[in-house]
Parts: sequence; C-alpha cells; structure tokens
Amino acid sequence: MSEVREENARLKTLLEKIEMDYKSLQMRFVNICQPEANKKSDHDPPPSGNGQIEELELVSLCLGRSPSDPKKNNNDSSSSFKNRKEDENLKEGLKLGLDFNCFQDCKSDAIDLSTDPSPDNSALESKEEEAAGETWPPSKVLKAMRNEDDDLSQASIKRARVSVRARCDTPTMSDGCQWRKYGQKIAKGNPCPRAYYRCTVAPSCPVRKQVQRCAEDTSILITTYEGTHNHPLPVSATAMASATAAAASMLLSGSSSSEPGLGPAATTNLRSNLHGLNVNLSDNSKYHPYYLPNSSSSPFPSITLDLTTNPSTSSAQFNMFSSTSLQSRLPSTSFSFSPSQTNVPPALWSNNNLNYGAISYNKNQMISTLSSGRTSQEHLYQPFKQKNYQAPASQQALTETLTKAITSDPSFRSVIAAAITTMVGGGGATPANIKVENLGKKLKWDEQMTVTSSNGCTSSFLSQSSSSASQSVNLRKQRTQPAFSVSIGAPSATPVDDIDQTNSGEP
DNA sequence: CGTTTTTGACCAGCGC
DNA sequence: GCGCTGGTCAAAAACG
Repeated sequence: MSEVREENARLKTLLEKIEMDYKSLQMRFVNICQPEANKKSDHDPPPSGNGQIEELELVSLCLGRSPSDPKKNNNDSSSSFKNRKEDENLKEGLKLGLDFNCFQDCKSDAIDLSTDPSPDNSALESKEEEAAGETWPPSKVLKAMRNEDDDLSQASIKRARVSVRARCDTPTMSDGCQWRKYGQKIAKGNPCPRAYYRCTVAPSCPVRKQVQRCAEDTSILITTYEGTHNHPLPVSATAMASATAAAASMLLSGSSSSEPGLGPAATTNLRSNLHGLNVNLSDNSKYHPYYLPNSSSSPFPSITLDLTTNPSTSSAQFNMFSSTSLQSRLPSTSFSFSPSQTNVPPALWSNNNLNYGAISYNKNQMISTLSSGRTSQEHLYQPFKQKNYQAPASQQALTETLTKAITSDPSFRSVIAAAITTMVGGGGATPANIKVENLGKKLKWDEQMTVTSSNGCTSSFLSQSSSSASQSVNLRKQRTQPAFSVSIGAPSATPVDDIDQTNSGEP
C-alpha cells in the first residue's frame, strides 16, 4: 500500500507536470495552425486556461473537419439535408465517430475523441445515445445511414480495410475473435489461396477478414479486416479490433477530408491544398515500410500495418505495434513478455495472441484513445520498465513521462489523436508522416499512412510524382527540457532525417 | 447431429 | 457485350 501511495503521489506530480506540458503543446499547436486557422477562425482558444474549449476544437479537427468556426459547421449541418454532397461529407465524420465508439468502453473517452463544440451532427447525438446504453448499432442510425447515403463514399466508409502483415505459421492469425470460413479463392498474382472469414461471435456481426499468404514470402500472413464488430469482444480480441479500428479511423478521417466534395467548412482550406496533398500522397506511398498503402486497385480505403519488419534494424521507424516503450509496458507475467524480447520482431508477437493483443491495445491507447480505464497496468509496467531500460535515467524519466502522459491523461491522448488525425486528414495533407519521437530512443513511433479516398480521387494521384516532402508531426520530448513540442514540416521542408526514403522514383 | 470447412456456382464491377 | 476478377452463396463433405 505504501508503494502504491508513493506511486500515486508520483503520478500526481507527473500529472501536474504533464498538464503543463500539455498546455505548452496546445499553445504550440495552435500557433502552428494559426496561419490556416486565421483565415477561417476568429475564435482561437486562448493560449491557456480554457483547456476544454481547446480540446474541443482539436476534437473537431480529429473528425477531419476544418478547425474553423464550429458555428459554421452547425450551419452546415442544418443545411446538410438540402445539400447531398455536403451531407455525405458530414456523415463521414460522423461515421468515424461511430467506428470509434464501437470499441469504447468509456463514454468519457468517446467524448474526448469526438465531441464537437457544435451540436451539428445528429449522428453524434445518436452516438451519445449509444454510449448511454443503446445496443449497437442503433437501428435508426443504420437505417438513416442506409437510406440517406448509399453511394460509393458511404460504401467506402463502411468498408474501410485494415491489413495486417505478420509472420505467422498458423493458417490464420489468432486475434481473439471467432471466425468462420465462408470461401476461398485463388487471387490473381498470388498462388496462395485467399480465405474469407466472417466473425461468428455474433450472428449479425458484419466484420469479415481475408487471409492470404504473401506471394514473395509465404511465412508472411496478410490479414485484411473489414467492418466493425457490433458486439462486445473477448478481451483477447479487443486489441486487434481496437488497433484496426484506430487505423481505419485514421484512414477514414483522412479519406473524408481528402475528398474533393468536402463540406463547406473544410472546402476552402482543403481544396486549396489539394494539390500539395496529392503530392504528398505520391511521395509517402512509396518509401515507408511500416504503414503501407494497400493495394491501389481496391476501391475502398485501406491501410496496412506491417508487422514483419524488425524495429531494431530500423529503430528510427515506428512500427505501429513495435514501440519498445509499448512493449515495456506489458506485465511480463501476464503476457509472456521477457526483457530479452524487447527487440523481438513484432511479427513474432503475432503468433502469440496475448502478446500481440496487449501490444496492440497499448498502441491503441496512445494513438486513438479508443479505450480507457485500464491504466491500472501502470503499476505493473513501471518496475518492469525500470528494470529493463538501459537508457540514461533522464531518458527513462522522459519516456515514463511521455508514456504516462499518453496513457493517463485522456485529454492529452485526445490532443495527440487529434493532431495525428488532423495531419493525416483534416490538415490537408494526406498522407502524412506522423512521428511521435522520443529523443531518448526509447519511444519512437513513426507512422505513415497513405489514404486512398473513397471515390478513388486521391488514389489516382498516387501515380503522380512529386518532390514535395511529406507533412509531419513531431511530438518531441526534449532531453533537457521536458516539454512537448509540435513541429509541422511544411510540404517543402526538408524531409525528416530518420525517415527511410527509399523512394527511388523521387525526382 | 450440429457446426465448420470445402468448393463449384453465381453475381457484380471493371476494363477492353 | 464479353471476359476477367474478386467476393459471396450454398450444398456437400468433413469434423467433433
């Protein structure tokens, strides 16, 4: 108990510190967004003091919307019934929220991530109803979705796909769910048959997955998930589901905002940036080995999480599930995780359901705040981490601070999620390199996501080449200055140094 | 005997 | 319109 009290006191101290850092981060973020926001927004939050409002604005960004006037968004909503295209765009954001909500255990987190200052969207209300206990999916929401929006963009939203590449010996990757095989096909270009599975945890669950071995390396299993579970998941399954949902949500948020047919609130900004956006698509889609764009032939937005690359061989890169700091959070007793496995390729995790799930879950916590209320693990990973980290004490403390900040402070998570999502989608730069980096080399993520829009518009830009650098978000924890900073590289800025640019086609 | 897998048939979308 | 391909269906077979 005394240890717990000490830990608690320490956490409180950290929390205070984190809050200060958080405010600092917000200030910087707002300042960075100022040039674009100034055009549309005349009510930028004060630099500090009203964190609620600031967060809400960031949340609105996370929906792939313009950071601009929420009242305008409200007007958009009111007129959305008259303007179909605008309505579609609006709904995309709303559906994103619904997707998130599917995996949220905590209503507060749902609000964190998707609460919008504007009461503009009816589906958001539906979401709140759902969070209040309505069964999923709310039939009226589904009906409304189907009746009012059955075009391609709608289909794309519903059918966003997340592929997971992992080395796996078994026929399918154990992700905790129950699957029933309903078909098998030989797909073109791959002698290995593709198997089709649907989730059988609930009879009406729409989630399906495709499993196929990689043609080049049959030890690699490519699992493509599609849809969102409409039922409670087993604990062992929440990790993958949350991870894929997070990726899908990021993908969709980018997709929704990268479409030409944007809502009025976002149209001005994003359309003006469309060209640069396409350029970034071209660039980033080629050289990032971790966060791969899926097959461009797919009419649906898709994203690939590549777990086949050993993070230790390219430590500068962030593998979605490979952050060593994430691993270190795992209680070794529960997840068969030992210090010697710190650099085990993530592919190996995939063979261990518990390991994989836990890592995915923790990643998810950081990236998209899809679930919460499980930070009780902190007391477990804390001593473990201290035992295993070989980094200098200052780096270790920094890592702890950052990790705890992300895991313990929903607001902070929301900020990060919003920033990431904004840069991916709402900020007018898709795809984006999103790098959350710890200079102590113990917390390194580098995500890159290439988004193909639902209408195929942006995917067509993949064929274009450009010299523009990607837009990136750096969340840095300085060694000497324990404060977060956000730096957003301009499209013409020099590339981030630790991004492996293997794009041979780059001019 | 119920559930799951297999596998050929069928359908829709797309390119030519 | 035709062929190709991806995805799904459903009857039969296999399994526990």
